[in-house]
Amino acid sequence: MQTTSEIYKSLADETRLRLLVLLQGQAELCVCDLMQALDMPQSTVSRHLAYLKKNRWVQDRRGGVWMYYSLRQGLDPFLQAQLVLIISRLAGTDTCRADQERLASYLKNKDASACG
Amino acid sequence: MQTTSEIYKSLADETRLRLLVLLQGQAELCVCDLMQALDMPQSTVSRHLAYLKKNRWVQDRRGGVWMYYSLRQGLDPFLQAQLVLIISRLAGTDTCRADQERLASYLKNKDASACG
DNA sequence: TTATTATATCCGCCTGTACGGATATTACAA
DNA sequence: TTGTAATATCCGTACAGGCGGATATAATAA
Repeated sequence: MQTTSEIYKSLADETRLRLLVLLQGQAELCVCDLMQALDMPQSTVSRHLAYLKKNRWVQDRRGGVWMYYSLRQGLDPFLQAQLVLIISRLAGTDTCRADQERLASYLKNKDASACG
Repeated sequence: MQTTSEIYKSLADETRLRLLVLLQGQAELCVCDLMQALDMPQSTVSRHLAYLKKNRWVQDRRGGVWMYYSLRQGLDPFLQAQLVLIISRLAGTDTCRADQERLASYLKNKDASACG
């Protein structure tokens, strides 16, 4: 059981907020997708995903070599309410728009090379 | 203009959450009231109040020697939404209940000695 | 097996911030 | 003025957690 301040700590980092916004728009994404979208090193992205998982924001699923992350099914109501607020506040932001664009262009190439 | 992660940082501390819950129930409280309610040293309480003020959660008003703190008028909609979630999640908590009781008993004595 | 790819974790470094006693500031009363 | 009470700020200490390169682990292909 997480305390309220722990939940808020899990949101008190811009990178994690960007990850949540990215995951909200897609069914599943693997770490390499998210690295490209955020333009950040693998260890940084992986660490933040582990943090989000520990705080019950996301779930993961192994698919071969890839780890697919997605928003957790049956999100705690408090977390769900936070997510709504985050999306409505950040989704239109320059930063998040840029994230989405990098993601989209990466996914396009990935599909083209039959790698997903 | 505060970033979203800055707002979440301002909530990522149990003491500050307790302060918000206390202030929500009362029109105005001074630092010594809040010290008693939280049972914490003056410097700690004052520092957290300054943090909350910097992040636009509270306003203060000098009344003689006392500084009266209250929730800010015209709270930013995002902060207002957070406050609603915080109250509904914490107001019934053992910790917050105890805070309220310490506050109530302190205010009673204070009134009795005609000090407020 | 061995090599390769994707990911997780380790590590040292560094910044932010919590703590609370001590001190400075402010307002008022004598 | 001087003293006192309320509050803000300073200060040294401690710790959480961010960073990202390096390394370990896991799965697959050769």
